[in-house]
Amino acid sequence: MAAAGWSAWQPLRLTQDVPAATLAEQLDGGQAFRWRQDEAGVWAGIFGATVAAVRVGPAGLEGRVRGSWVAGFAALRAYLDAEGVQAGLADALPWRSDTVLAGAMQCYPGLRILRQPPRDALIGFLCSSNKRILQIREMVARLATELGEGLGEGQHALPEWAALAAASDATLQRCALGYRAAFLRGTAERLCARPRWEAEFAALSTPALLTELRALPGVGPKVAACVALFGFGRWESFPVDTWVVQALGGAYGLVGWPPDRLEAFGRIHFGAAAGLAQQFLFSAARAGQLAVAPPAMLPVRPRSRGRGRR
DNA sequence: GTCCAGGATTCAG
DNA sequence: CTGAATCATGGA
Repeated sequence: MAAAGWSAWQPLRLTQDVPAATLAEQLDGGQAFRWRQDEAGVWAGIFGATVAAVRVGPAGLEGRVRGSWVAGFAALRAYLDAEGVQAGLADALPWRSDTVLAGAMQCYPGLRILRQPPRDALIGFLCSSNKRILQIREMVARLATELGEGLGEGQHALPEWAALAAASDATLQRCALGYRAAFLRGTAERLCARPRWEAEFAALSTPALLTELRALPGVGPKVAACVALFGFGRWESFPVDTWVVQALGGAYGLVGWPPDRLEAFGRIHFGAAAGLAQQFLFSAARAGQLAVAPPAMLPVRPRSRGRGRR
């Protein structure tokens, strides 16, 4: 065990800096589940095998990491999209013509999708079904403690698939997963038999990636979309959860639309960065800050379309 | 005690 | 094919 300490605080030098409230929403708003803020306002978290801390300094965001400084710092900057890949995507969203989206984007300016390791995202969202963010965080924390590789100082990575597949019922029960324990173990068994899964999945087109993810136990449309977005950087992926249903229903008048149709609406209306738009809407809705459109045009519940071919 | 949660799966009709 | 019941757990 390399019991390396913390590196010194360093400016993260984001091309576009992030207000404190946006940083909090980004780290602890339901994208990742492994960040906590201490009394001094410092965020501490783990992604992959990187133990990191982030704070808002006088001259912008600062970070420090534990262990290898060079690798850890580069990983942290990539995780936070320090190079600003998403800035152009955000600007290309249709906020100029969509006042609801524009309002949501003003709610958390500069909000970005975290670039999470695929396994982190998959484990997190396998735990997410029918659970609140606070409880997902607790499940994920226990999974790391019980089954994750030690990273020093009592910190743990999320478990490898092999560790998860081999875990006893009693161990999984201690993680308070409920019926999701079978999902995690089932997916772990599939993927530990497929060591190159990350590279193989990353090489797929987004529709093929979603199909492949949905073939895993416990992965339905919404979880697949989250893993594609947060774990594989597929910005066009548009997860439809209860909050997005509320947001699109209330602010866009799409009341009663089934999730798969809302997903199609999001993809078409928001375009190549639909997932980023989704995150703005999700966060604004959760904050109770989403503008509600006037009920001028009452929604028409769409009829299911016929088969693609006749 | 009741209700609900960043849903998925299974089962009826 | 669509819609409803069921799933395990904890917090409000």
